[in-house]
Amino acid sequence: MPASHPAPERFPVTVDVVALTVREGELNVLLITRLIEPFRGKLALPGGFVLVGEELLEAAGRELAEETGVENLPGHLEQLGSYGPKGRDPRGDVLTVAHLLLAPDFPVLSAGSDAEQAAWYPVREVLGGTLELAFDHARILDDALERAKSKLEYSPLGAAFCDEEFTIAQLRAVYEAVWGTRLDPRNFHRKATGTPGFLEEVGRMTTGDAGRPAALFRLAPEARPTPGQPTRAVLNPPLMRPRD
Amino acid sequence: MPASHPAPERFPVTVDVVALTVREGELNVLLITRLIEPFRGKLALPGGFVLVGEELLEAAGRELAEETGVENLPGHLEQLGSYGPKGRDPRGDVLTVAHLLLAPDFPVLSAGSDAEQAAWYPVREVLGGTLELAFDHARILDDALERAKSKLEYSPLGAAFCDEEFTIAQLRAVYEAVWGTRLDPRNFHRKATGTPGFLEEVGRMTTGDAGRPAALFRLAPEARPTPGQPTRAVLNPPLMRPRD
DNA sequence: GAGAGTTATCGTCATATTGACAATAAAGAT
DNA sequence: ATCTTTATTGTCAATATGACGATAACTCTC
Repeated sequence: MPASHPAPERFPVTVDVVALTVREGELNVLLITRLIEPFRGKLALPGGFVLVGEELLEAAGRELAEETGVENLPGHLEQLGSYGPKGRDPRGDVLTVAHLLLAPDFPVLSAGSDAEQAAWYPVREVLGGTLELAFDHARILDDALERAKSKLEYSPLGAAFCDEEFTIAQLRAVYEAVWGTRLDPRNFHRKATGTPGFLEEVGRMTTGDAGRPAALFRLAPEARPTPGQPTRAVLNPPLMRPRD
Repeated sequence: MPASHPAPERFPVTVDVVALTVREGELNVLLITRLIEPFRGKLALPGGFVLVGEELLEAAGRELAEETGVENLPGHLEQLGSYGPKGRDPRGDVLTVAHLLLAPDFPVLSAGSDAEQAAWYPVREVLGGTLELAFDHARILDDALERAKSKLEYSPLGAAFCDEEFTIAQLRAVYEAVWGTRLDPRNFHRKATGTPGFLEEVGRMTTGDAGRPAALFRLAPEARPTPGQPTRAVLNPPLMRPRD
């Protein structure tokens, strides 16, 4: 801090959220359509200004709830990183703290026609250039995808994409979608069920689907994210590793 | 963003830096002694306000340079995470973006008597409670240590603690200091030299030390951090893993 | 300058983990 | 019943890891 105590600059601070889910085997991201300039009509990450008295995570959760109309958001929310403040918004310097939500597929309530409509979009279409994002949100999305990939490798957070109870095949579908690879079902099963402190067998089976019924699992207690605790992200050894 | 366009709140934004190095086999952190309230006389992480027109990394580098008197900082600087804005500074809400510097041991130039003097302190003494940190800097340090540990596991950044050219034993000392474990010199040598794309043999040897001369290595080109590129942090498989 | 002390480096071996893939189990569909 | 589909258990070779023995190549001491 300079000794002469200049009045510190103040910046508008926003939170943005990269909400990821897996739908029909494909990784999707939650985007809103902007109704105002700049980037009117373009797609953008949900987010908004941090209010006085709020923590960053709180603000991210609030914005997401507001823009999706969903009260109790499922999944795992964590901070991703901060961007700016220079040159990311034509209106002036804005610092944004990006967040990452890994969640099971939840329905987005349609907002009134004057609200910015949030919806799931396949990540593939954004990366492929079919969809364009406002501001520096494409870069933030890139970083989020990178983070998500490594989270699966070293933490039990792949399960954050699943419902409370899930089958090994559903969990495998998450890994395949996030990593964009195929995984051998037999080796995946061995590793997932063989990793101490990861999964817990519920005791019941799926019914009604095609093929042999599958056993249901949930996250083991010691692997569940404890709010307040820094997400002990590192499983040793890595849970699984993307092939190629 | 709310539809009614309320004037967005603005926050003072600071950058803090957790600068780590290894001195005499022990992990050290760079701290300054505060000359003004609050926490006058207490130790704190170097840092200061982000100026208009600055990027976060720039600001962190500038503050560090100012407070150490060192122009061209060695090592690797990256963003760690953001904290606040609520309740971390008695004077009011301040958002801080913490950074992490992994650097070889460099001498801190002594500043004038009116400046906040920066110096290296053993991390052990901070964790042990001998030294107390201002604000929420103890928590930030904790997060930084966690990050540093996992960086060594999955990236070539252990070499950021070393000079341009180094021996395997020097590199091993880094791992041992950061992880707080002993590593088998023979197995470490095998893994470090056997990991493709990590090290490059310089061709020369050390001289003058006790014992057999050691071969000098440098980071392989493909492992060197490329500014602009998101630090591809993940080596597959993990470079090495802490024991216990 | 011979031996002692030190550090670097290479090698060996038992064990654990991984990747590839065969075989069997248990359902629904025809 | 038989076929199709998905789940789960095994097997086996290749690879990586942890624990150590054995040398190599210096400096230091006397």
